[in-house]
Amino acid sequence: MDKIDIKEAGLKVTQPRLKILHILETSSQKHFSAEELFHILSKESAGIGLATIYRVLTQFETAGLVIRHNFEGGQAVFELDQGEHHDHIVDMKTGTIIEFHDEIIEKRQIEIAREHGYRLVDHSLILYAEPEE
Amino acid sequence: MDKIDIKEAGLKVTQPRLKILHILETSSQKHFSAEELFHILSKESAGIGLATIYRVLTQFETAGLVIRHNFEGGQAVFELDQGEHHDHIVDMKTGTIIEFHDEIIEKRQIEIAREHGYRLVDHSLILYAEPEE
DNA sequence: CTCAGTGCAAACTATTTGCAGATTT
DNA sequence: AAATCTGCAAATAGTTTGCACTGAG
Repeated sequence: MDKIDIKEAGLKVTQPRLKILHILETSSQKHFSAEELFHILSKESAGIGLATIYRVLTQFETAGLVIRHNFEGGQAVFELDQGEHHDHIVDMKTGTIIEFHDEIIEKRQIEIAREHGYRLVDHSLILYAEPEE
Repeated sequence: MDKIDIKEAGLKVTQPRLKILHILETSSQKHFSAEELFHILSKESAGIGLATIYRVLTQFETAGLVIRHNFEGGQAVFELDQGEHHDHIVDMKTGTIIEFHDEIIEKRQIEIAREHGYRLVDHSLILYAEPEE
């Protein structure tokens, strides 16, 4: 439940936080920029400012509720952290984002880091692709 | 030779372009932000403005001379495009950038895109890692 | 001599921050 | 009531652009 997540993050359960989390949880779309959330909430006349959205998303990110991605195109994109890690395919025609998870690549990354004397902490893999024919 | 590359890109051979390309070609460091180049050139009293550096790098990118990366940390980073594609490990302690190329991952990416009905056009893979113990 | 290129300052985009008033606990 | 939170406007960081002047061909 939304409220519990927010409380566990050590944050007060406020309208802006509930509404933002609700959108992230219930939309068919899973990836949102701060501005997209702002527009959605503006339509609802929620009276929530863009600065608040950025603040809340950053707090959610710190709390591990949300993941921030830096795809091409300037704006950061946020999605709910639902535990299972995945990477992304960006459809260059439509902008659609597809998630995938591949064990072969995951394992290989760890090995590569190790081969260079490192311990893999995090990674970012984005495939930019076009629909076939 | 620098001049030839610049001409082939359909650009005039100017001091700023020569100097920027020269740094990219001859430095041991391979990845530079626009600001880093600006500081290097400022020390040489080259009188080259930051705006010019951005313009030149963007032109070089369009011409395929240079690749732009968006690592974490706001600033874009540029490196000479020397043909052989590679990905990067970012040392989170020092900021050092290590290049690697892995056929297993390269092939797998193409397969994954295809499995989802796409043709892979480009990708971005960055490993964030810490030195072992 | 012509047109592309440049420096500078101003504009822009994405994001962050200061502060006074509004909300949560 | 105390502390956190929010909206708004102003500040910032990175990058781009307009314009009059400079320099390459």
